[in-house]
Amino acid sequence: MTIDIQNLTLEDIAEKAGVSRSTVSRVVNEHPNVSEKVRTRVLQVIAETGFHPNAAARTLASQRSSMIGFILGRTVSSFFPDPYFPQLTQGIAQACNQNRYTLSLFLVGSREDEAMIFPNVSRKGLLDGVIVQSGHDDDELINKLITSNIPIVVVGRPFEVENVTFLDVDNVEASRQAVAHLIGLGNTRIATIEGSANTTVSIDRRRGYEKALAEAGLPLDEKLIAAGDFSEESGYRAMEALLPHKPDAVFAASDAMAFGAIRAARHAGLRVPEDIGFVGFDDLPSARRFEPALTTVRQPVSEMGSKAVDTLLQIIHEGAASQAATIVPTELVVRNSCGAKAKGLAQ
Amino acid sequence: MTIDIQNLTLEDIAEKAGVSRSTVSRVVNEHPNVSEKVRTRVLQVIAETGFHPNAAARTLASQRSSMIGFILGRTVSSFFPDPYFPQLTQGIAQACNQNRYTLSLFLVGSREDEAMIFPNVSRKGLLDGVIVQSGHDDDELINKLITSNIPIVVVGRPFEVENVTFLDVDNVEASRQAVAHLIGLGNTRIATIEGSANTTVSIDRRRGYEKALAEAGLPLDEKLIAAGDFSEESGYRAMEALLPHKPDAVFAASDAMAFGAIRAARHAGLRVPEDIGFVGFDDLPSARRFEPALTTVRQPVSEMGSKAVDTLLQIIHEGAASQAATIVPTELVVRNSCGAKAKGLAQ
DNA sequence: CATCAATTTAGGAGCGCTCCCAATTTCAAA
DNA sequence: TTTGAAATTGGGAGCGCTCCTAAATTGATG
Repeated sequence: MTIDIQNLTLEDIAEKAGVSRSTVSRVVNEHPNVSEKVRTRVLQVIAETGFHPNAAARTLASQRSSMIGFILGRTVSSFFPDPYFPQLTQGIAQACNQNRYTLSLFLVGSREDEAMIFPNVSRKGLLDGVIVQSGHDDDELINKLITSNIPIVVVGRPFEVENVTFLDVDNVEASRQAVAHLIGLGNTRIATIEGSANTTVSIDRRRGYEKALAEAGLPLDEKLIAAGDFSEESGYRAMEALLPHKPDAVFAASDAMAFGAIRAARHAGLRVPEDIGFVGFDDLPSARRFEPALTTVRQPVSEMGSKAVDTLLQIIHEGAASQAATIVPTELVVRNSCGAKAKGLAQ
Repeated sequence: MTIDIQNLTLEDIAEKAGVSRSTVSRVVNEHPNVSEKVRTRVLQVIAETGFHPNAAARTLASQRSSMIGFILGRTVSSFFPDPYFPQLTQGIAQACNQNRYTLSLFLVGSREDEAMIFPNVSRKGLLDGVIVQSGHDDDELINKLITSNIPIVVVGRPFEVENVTFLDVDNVEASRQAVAHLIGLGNTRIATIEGSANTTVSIDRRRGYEKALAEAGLPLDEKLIAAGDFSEESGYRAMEALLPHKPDAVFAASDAMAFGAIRAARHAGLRVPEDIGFVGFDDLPSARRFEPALTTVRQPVSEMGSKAVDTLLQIIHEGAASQAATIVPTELVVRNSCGAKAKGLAQ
């Protein structure tokens, strides 16, 4: 049964059903005020012919495309395979399906891409709105998008927060909890390995670290803070720098860095978690099967994606979101690497 | 400098530049036969106003949208976070950028999604063509798509190969090589853990396994073949089933299953790779840092993505692809889990 | 059975572009 | 200068839909 998608038009269907173009349009768009008799006759013809209205014509006439874009700026696109992004994308895609919206994906690879993509994204007739992953300072496209007046929702706390609706994980609180957990385990010399500079994520996670120390009355020792860039390699190097200062626990701003750091600690002859405890951030799939299983922070990534879509649709349909910022909570997943289980302190 | 994206039209630009709509259209579309003087004047006005032609109007008038879709069917969408898919998506997205095409992503979650998405995908005025990830039998959407006559390229060998252009990794040869490698290491009782049934990937990898055994004159022992579903958990269980039959090496059809299988082998007191060697498939990021580092098959996933786009554009522009099937080669990455390094036999 | 309001249906205008063809301009050769 | 081919430019028609308004139909009411 090959339904040949020939170029049927509303008018064709109208003729076959013995009604007018407008009536078919009303049926297709589920408008009220169509008599039951006519509606069923038209639906019948539509089913028989396999008709689907032309998307471009509909968009042109109605000035709505029922499409939204998901944009990953130049500074993050290359990390797309990092599980965070596909998970977020999946959440967004699912929500789009549910709302009968079509999703366009823009991975901005290079500066040239940026120039080419911007018109596509901002011009009329393609997208009703966009979701942007942000959190890095040097992201021109995102800033241009924000100043153009297309409906927009930013995922991740943007650098310039002026009247932009955004959605973010509670990085400060998540990190505070993680570090407080390490403190609760009796550690006093807690180090941290930071993510890439110039990202709000890193800034916020650092703030959470400091907050936890302050709450516990522990001193902030700059020597126990090492710079990384979220990668495993950088975690290894950061740990090497940290080791001389003898931390008894480490909070890494990403699981990948935690993996690297643990490797470095072991290389130096330390046992994990007996001699030194670790907490990561992300809850990568491999965190569970790592030896020792990594204690880490889990983010509701996919939920964030669908929430981003809901918020964007609100802006599209109602002109504004009900709240300017949504901060979603995280969950500390206690496994073995922090030492809680070894000490019989797991909840 | 807020460029307000008001609804400028060709006509507006034409008026400002003192020319006709047609001339502006020619300039925008880089048609020849526009005098240099007029062209620069028009470009000037366009730059000043920040004009971008309306996508929907252009699509409607030209019957081309410059958009393609990437569709993950119901049977694979849930695996989107598996690094294979984001990597493929990235390759596709990059190629789209280069060719000035816009990418739409369809993750078909449920059967209801399928019904809702199909019209969007197949109807005119939205997509010029689609790339579909296939390889599973029960995938209605994909079959419907193939019978509708939208330009299509399938990634992964489809079940029904009748006049469909597809692109696939050489699973048979990759597996043959992997198993031959284990044979070359002196193993004679080589087991395999298969992926999900009803996928061409599994079928092909099994065939490669059998081929390698046959070439080496080794018997095919059904007891050394265990069923899995690509997941780590299934790898663990499959290995438990395999252990009583004392394999000296295992070829797992995915890295995740290899991880699970190694865990099971160790649980039974075996040393890896001294007592038993393992080869996986996929080269996940964690394969490198696994203990022991996993020998596995690397696929040029991102390249496949861009090749899929090239092929699709060929079909769109020239009516057909230059070849019906493209089979891309893989690479065996020898690390420690197979025992080659231990035996001093690494390449 | 007439009247009028409410419901349903039809058709025109217009969304902003492309594409075609005709009109205009340019310019070389006679 | 005249002529005509080539290059450039302009404007109409039309892509397939939505939305608005007006016409036709329905049906309740006096």
